[in-house]
Amino acid sequence: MSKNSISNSVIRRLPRYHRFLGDLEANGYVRISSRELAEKMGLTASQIRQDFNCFGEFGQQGYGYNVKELRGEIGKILGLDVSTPMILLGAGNLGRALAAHIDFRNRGFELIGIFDANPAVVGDTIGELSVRSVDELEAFCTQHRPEAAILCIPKGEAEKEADRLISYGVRAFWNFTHYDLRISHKDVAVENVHLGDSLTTLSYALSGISGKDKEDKE
Amino acid sequence: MSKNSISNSVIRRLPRYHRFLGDLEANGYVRISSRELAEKMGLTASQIRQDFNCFGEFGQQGYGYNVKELRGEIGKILGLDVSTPMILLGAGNLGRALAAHIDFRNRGFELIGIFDANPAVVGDTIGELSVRSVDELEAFCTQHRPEAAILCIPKGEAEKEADRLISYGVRAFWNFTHYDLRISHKDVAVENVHLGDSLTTLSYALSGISGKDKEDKE
DNA sequence: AACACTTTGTTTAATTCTTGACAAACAAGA
DNA sequence: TCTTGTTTGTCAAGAATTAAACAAAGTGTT
Repeated sequence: MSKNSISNSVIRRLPRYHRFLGDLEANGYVRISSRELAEKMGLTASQIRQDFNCFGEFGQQGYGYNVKELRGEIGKILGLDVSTPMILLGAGNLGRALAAHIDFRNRGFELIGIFDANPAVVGDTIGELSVRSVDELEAFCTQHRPEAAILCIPKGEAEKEADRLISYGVRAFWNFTHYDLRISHKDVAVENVHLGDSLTTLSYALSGISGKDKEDKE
Repeated sequence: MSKNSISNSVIRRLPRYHRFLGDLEANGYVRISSRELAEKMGLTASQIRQDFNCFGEFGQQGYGYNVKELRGEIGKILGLDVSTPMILLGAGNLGRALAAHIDFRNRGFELIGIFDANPAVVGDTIGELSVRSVDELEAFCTQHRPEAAILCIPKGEAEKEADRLISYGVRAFWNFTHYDLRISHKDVAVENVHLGDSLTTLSYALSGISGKDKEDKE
């Protein structure tokens, strides 16, 4: 009941709130008002109050919100108070970048294994992990029980590998494949990331900039 | 007038339509109905018809939509019929991965230069480009006039470098910095990508999966 | 302690987005 | 050519989202 009542639009904003509050905390902020936060984030104060109200009353009239407490609360909603073991499939450019670049710990995950099908990269060290062969995947999953996986593999293998991982007990996919993963299982979470779509959005925004297009008379 | 009338929600869906139509075309589809496309994309047929109608009547009753024609039209809306010169700042893990992984041509851009502040990586070859020193940035921009830039640099430098690039004529930023770039210039487009937020969203989704949480009685 | 000021939580209103419904238009086969 | 079936474009109803408004509660200063 607690979670189901929070609308999707609110959920989509929560990671950003969490991030901003983290920055504020790092900068020594102890309290913040909805008005000031709205200013910083480019939202309305009304929306912020309404959002935070979805999961309890954390503010205090005349004072505002306690940054640390509020951040912790949002973190709990987002499930960041647990650490889910995660593996990476595909140690190509993108896989390596994610393994090195992402702060898994602060996002509720821990990267415990990296796998690749290419024998040439098996054995490479990335961060503190060395790349294993996909042949070891089943044995590894049986032993270490990862619950989440990052997919940085070719488009054509996404569905097959996802199904395999599900059979090994994986429940969440962070999918960077050029393919929209849609799992029939309703107990499996998927986050499809399409960097190409993001760049396309930038193209649209750029094309609308004044002076860019000839037919921008209207 | 043409563009301003398209709502934001529709725009956000356009890149995905474009991608799906590309896949369909590659698979030999010549025509498709809103009903069938809705099925494939997990949307309602009504929404698809309404979306496509925002920018003209491309369908035909009793027939559906011509895949190639529709895709081309959406591409035009998205500005994919031009090729905007783009540079990359930061040749670390993530920068390299993007340079290698993204199909710039089909997203309306062309990557023409890569820059890094670290002398150790200057001279490295990535794809067909070699990494240049940031010292050459101004001269390069004066000569080649890039209009867009990817930022894969440390958080603290994002704002400063963005301002510098704007003064060199850059009008669009694809920002992977852990920082929400907000440009006062209204003639500058920004697409902030926060992979960490995306992973956080997955954490939330996973935490809501049945059997995962103890307190999921309700 | 009293007063002026700030800020929340909540209600209500406005706006935006999505879905359902259906007539008009076309396709395809007899 | 006529008839049946399909599918669009569009309108209108229904949801969902966002913004505005305000009383109640607390702060901080004198």
